[in-house]
Amino acid sequence: MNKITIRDVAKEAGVSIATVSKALNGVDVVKPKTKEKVLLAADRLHYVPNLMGKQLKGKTTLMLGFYTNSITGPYFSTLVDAIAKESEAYGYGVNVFISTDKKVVLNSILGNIVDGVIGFEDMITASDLEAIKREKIRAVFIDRNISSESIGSVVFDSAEAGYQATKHLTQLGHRNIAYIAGFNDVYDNEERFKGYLRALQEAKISFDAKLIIRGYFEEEASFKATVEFLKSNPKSATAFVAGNDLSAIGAIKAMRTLNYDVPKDYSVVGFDDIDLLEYFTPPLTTVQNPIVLQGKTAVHHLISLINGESVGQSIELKGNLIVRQSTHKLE
Amino acid sequence: MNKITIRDVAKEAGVSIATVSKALNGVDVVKPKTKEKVLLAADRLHYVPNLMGKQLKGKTTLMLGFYTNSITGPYFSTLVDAIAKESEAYGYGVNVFISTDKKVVLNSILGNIVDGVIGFEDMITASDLEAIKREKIRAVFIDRNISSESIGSVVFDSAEAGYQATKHLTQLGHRNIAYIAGFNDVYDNEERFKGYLRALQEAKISFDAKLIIRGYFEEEASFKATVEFLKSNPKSATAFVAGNDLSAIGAIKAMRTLNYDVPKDYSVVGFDDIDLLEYFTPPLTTVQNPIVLQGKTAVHHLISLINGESVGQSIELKGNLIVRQSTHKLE
DNA sequence: CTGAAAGCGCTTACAG
DNA sequence: CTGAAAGCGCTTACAG
Repeated sequence: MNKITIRDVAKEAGVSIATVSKALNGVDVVKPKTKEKVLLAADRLHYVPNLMGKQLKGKTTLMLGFYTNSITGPYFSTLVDAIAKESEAYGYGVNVFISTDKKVVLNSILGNIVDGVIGFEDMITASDLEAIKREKIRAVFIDRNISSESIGSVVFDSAEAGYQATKHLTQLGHRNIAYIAGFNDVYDNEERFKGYLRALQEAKISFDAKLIIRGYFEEEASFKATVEFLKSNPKSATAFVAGNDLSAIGAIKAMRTLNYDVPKDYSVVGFDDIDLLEYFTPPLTTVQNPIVLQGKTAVHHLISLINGESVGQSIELKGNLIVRQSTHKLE
Repeated sequence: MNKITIRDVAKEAGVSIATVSKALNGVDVVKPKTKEKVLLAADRLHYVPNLMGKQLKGKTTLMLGFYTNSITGPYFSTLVDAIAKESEAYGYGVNVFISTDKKVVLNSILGNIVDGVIGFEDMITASDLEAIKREKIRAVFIDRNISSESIGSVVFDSAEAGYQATKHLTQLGHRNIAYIAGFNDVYDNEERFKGYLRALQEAKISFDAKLIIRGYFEEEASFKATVEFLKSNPKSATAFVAGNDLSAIGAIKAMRTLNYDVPKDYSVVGFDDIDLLEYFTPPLTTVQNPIVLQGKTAVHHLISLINGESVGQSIELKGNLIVRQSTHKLE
């Protein structure tokens, strides 16, 4: 590899390595002539500083880390995009770490490779969080509600969203409303379900566990589960609250497969308002998840944490019910 | 920050830092009892090794870097996903660097932060490539055709794809075929265009520069450009080769806006076969870009480069024409 | 089996 | 304005 180091540049320019370092980093004490000499030498040698050496001195890296293990799903690229653009605006680059090896992830989070961390669908456990706190790593989580001195979060108010979606259906006269659930223990799923229950209660509808369908936040799984559900009890529900848009799409495809019409036979509402809805028929009624705003807010909060301008807090973003054509008044 | 270092662990365990290092890294000379003592101490202190220090010694990082500036577009997440999964299978994590600051990118490419690099829609220039070669960085590019000792590439054979798409149209009897171009200087665009020209020539159709539409690989731009094109000369083309699926979608939307039918009035063919086509009507005829295979092959080639098992080569993947319903025999 | 020492590539007080 | 030296956290010959 025989990499060119600062030492080679020093020799080439006929100065000390200290001077090279200063010249290269714009420490403003170097005589302009010397500086030029160094710059020229560095150029001639195609010198590129070694990040490892540089950062070992504990300097900031101007990099934000985004940790995740799930990059599929339609959020990922929108979210990363929002985070990258916002970071850039603040002069930070983004480093996305994808690994299902927790050791690797933790090591780089704690290994001073980035100035701050955004976590999303990662596998950080409570004890990992302790370590993060202890090391005073600045971190903002997007999928869990948490806050401490150095840790914040930006979450979608999913309970409110679930409430809005369900209330929309009860207001349309529906009383038998199924819930297509995501994963247990996932914050968004549980909160949306809570909202669903609250809206039911408010409309004096008693909860019926038979109306829970397991869709796991996926189109395919929701499709299958819905087919099964409709076959065994086609009349038990007139409306469906799907855990997310993907589930809603799967459910609607299932209904069509069985020759039902949406919204005439069944009303369906989703969550998120993902991009590809633009291409889906019927236009889906959904609660918009301000994912871009979420990413931007996370970056914003993280940078203020890094700069010591604030302590960690939990920020909740409200969703927006968008009524389109997949929901219909019950006749 | 007062991070726990190897020194603290050494003190806690009552041994030297050398012993700690060995115990922690499984260098098999340490007495089991000592090792346990160290491990316990490390645990008690919640010690996490500092990656910077570690990697400064020139060890491998078991991380692959994926560099890009464009994360929008429907390829990104599919590609990243494929790369991440394949890397994982080989025991590597993936580090996605998103930055439009070339300095940042080059520094991390050359800064020994990863064992190898995959480049895609980055802004690496020829002179940067020289630096990469000089430093013997292992790199595989996905969007350009290049190879050297330490550098390889995996490209979609876009010329062939362009040829196939266009030939499909000439075989359907079309003679006035427009090309909705992407960006100049972009490999895929230029190659597809070459293929387009070749198919034209083969069918003894002379090229007409007026049939070039600027769509910039984007739906929105293609929509606008197509509207304009159709308004000014609705009869000059009966078929369209779009630079990619997004362009094809934009063009078809434009045609519908002007009350034309696809494929009755115009045939349109795209490239890539992106996921969201599943939700688009009419089903688009397109040349499938084996993006997942491309990502996997890139990882595969990169790792063999890293292991010194092969030298850089240029691998070309063929596309697959998928005839669906957006193309039609000219009546 | 263990540890003192050198060194990875850099930065930064400090002295001159 | 410049440079010698210490040190960032680690690993690894080498000696004991």
